[in-house]
Amino acid sequence: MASVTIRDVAKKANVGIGTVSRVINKSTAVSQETRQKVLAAIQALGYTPHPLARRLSLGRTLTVGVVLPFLTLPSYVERLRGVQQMLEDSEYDLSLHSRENPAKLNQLIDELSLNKSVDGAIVFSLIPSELQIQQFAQARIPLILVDACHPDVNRVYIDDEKGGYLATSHLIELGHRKIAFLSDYLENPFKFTAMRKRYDGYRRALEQAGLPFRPDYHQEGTLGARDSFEKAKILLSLPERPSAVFAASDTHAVGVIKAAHELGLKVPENLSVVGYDDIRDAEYLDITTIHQPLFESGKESVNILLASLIEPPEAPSDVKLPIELIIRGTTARPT
Amino acid sequence: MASVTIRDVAKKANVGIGTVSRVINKSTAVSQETRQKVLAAIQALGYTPHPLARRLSLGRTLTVGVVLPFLTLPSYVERLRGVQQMLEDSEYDLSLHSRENPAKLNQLIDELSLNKSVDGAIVFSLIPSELQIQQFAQARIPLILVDACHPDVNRVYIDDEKGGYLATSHLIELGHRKIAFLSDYLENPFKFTAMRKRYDGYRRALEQAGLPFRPDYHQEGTLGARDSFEKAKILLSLPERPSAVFAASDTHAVGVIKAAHELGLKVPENLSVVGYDDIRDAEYLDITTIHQPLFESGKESVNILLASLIEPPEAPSDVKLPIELIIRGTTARPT
DNA sequence: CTGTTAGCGCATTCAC
DNA sequence: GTGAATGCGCTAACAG
Repeated sequence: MASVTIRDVAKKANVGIGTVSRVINKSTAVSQETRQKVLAAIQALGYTPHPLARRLSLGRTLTVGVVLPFLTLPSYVERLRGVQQMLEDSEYDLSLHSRENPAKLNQLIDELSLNKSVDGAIVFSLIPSELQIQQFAQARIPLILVDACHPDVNRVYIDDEKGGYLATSHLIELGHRKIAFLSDYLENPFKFTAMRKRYDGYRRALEQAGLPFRPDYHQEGTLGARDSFEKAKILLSLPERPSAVFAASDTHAVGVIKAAHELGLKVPENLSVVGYDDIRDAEYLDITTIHQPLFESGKESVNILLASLIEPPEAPSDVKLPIELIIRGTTARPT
Repeated sequence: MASVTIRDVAKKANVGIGTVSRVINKSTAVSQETRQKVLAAIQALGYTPHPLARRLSLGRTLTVGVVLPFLTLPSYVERLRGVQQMLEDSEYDLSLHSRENPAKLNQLIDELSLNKSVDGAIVFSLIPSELQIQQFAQARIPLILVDACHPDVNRVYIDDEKGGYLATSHLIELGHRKIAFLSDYLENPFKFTAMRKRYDGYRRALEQAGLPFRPDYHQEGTLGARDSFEKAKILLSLPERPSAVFAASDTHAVGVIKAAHELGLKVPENLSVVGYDDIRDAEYLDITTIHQPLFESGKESVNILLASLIEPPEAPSDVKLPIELIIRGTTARPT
């Protein structure tokens, strides 16, 4: 009923509460004898330190906040998994913060930097405002950006421009000349930048190969297979139909493949498709794609965070994770 | 630098800290005049109440814990989305707890019921032990089971046996006689029960139609499309090949469809497939399936939780959500 | 080594 | 209405 506190333990063990605290935090030396007494009392009473009291006293929340736009994207979930797993053996809790609305999301980040509710924050795909970055710094709350970059902030990311270039080049090397690009909206309310960079890589590869950029070969659609499907159908119904599509995410790629089937096109015989991200489904659906270490990016962000918590670093971490073209079954020479 | 506390605000506004607290919690009456003074001081100092101190004093953690086995299953993520969205406008934080290992997961639930770290807990697909259920009750921590049932605990669930029956009956009504069943392991370390019930429904439908149950028509594989793919190939390579497969989850169904393609079978012309869950991909991939309100189940669990927090209910909530057969493009009459 | 005391920052009685 | 005092449960600094 009445929660058992450290005082109860102290009384039962005939020691002061300080000693009990010492035993719990296995910090300073306590004689073997009294330690046993205390341990026995704790056992007998089924005592558990009250986390809030402990944290308030410590001046640490022992909580890591993860901020992400939405859970509907497999890549975010995979990153979250990485974060979760890395936090598993630490003393930190994971508090999840997500808002599917850009304004609310922004407000969320603000609160996280102002309310002293987390010891550190990991943000996916978003670049906080300069002010927010200052607020985190001022509050001494380590901030890690995943899949986003800012010179003053710890970051774990990949070279998206290069990824776009790799994907497109692969198609060019196979002999494709008519290469379409399907992406999320380059300009978007969340201000994601990855799509823009992949687009830049696409353009660069085309240019380098002396291929013209055709605006009608570029379609934008919301993330998610549904819209991709519709947009892909537009691309594949063009008078001069592309022989290959670079889809800026695997989810988009699924849409393209579906559209191809719908239009009676065989992949990769009649249409080559390259995706991006290498989410779990990509391997399974045998999609040629740009692999990016999603799970690892989550883990790495936690590593940086925990290290920063122990000792504030001089300069922000800059971890560029490797990407790799994974050739699977959705790309082939044009026929 | 030095965190601004309630005391600073009080000093600046020339009032006592009690008054500041009253203004913050808009509880007791405060004169319009002093309220303005306090508000101004708060504004000027950029004061934010320290969450931990507030919670310790209130005796409430203002945190809801969600426990789930893994994030690799789309249906869990969708449920989590529902929880998150419902919590968004509340004063509660969401702490995420997941362990992909049964033993660790069990330990997690134990801690949650013992450590006073959450005001309420939502558990996905698992039935805590009797002892754990008692611990939650004793700690007065409302517990909500989603996709799992226990007579003494709040629960949000669906009738899985009926779902299995509906799916199988649909195939029978189309004229199928050779109906295979692909599911997760009926006996599993997490002790999930949904699969077993869907299996029971499958058996009942067969029996009712006078169709024999054939053990070789039942394959079990881990969740996830990969393994489903392999197991589906076994089913589809049987001498007497089934004309239809009831897949106990949409993820399994995707595996079956993939296997069918691999073996040169057209869906639904040569093979009908019914899935289960109606995850986002199912609509998109046009899979006939049993719809279950995943997102809503998450929302509903929060509703029950918040209500229990305001007023402990006499009896546990029992919310059975409706399921529905959604006929899409993967089922047809056998040819 | 160990008991005691003083906060951590806030909510909430109490008197005024 | 409002201020001061008490306590939430714990850690840490301080004496002994």
